Amino acid sequence: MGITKTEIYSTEHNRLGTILKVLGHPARIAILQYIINQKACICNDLVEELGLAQATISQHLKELKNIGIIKGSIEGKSVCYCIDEQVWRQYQQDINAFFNQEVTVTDCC
Amino acid sequence: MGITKTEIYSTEHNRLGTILKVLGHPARIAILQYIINQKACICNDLVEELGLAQATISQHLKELKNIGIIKGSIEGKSVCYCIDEQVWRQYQQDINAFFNQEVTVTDCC
DNA sequence: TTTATATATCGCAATATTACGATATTAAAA
DNA sequence: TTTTAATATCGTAATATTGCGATATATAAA
Repeated sequence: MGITKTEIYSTEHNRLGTILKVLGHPARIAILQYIINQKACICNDLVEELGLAQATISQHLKELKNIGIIKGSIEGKSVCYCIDEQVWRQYQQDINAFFNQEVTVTDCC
Repeated sequence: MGITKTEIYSTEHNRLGTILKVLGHPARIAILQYIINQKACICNDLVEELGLAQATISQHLKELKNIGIIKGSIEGKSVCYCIDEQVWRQYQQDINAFFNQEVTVTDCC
């Protein structure tokens, strides 16, 4: 099959699943970290910074844009990417809500 | 290709990527949430709870076990799964360390 | 011992992802 | 206007993931 049966899960679980899936790749983590470190926006520095082809970087950026966590604005002939702080904080909350749950275990294990 | 070039990323980014990738599927989020809700361990209730085939649930459980976030212990003819609290807290920290970074944006955007 | 139940694993089909070269597209620079 | 540089998109190959039926395995129950 290869296709996720999204219709059987709650909206919240699908949402969280999608976000974490996009974040679940070292290139995209590295891209986000680089954008955060540079504070300002960047563009094709990423191609040199990570060792991936330009097409590949562009594709990863597209996925990050799809979930809204970054946004790009045209800056001459290059594009300036940066974190969307509002979306970032929203996802931060969503992920914290899941991970900061009280987890207790009874009997076995 | 279809294969991630792990050798070009830092250990930390690979680690975080792997964890988030496993968590990045609604079935696995739902499984974790169910295990947390039931506090104690569960087994094949999941097959009825979610609407997936037994083989599919078993496979998702295996991936969760692979990253150590759950552990199972044999309980008669069934298996009792529960959160590994220590690993959970470790991942909680790792994810928080990434997400609770101060994110600021300069100029453009 | 035979049967039933719970899980794991295998093998497979359908689809998704990763990566990249080649090729647009767009805007600055010459 | 031509050239150059930065991105995006297309097409494609290699590989991974999702899901499931069939089957193995192991233990309790009859």
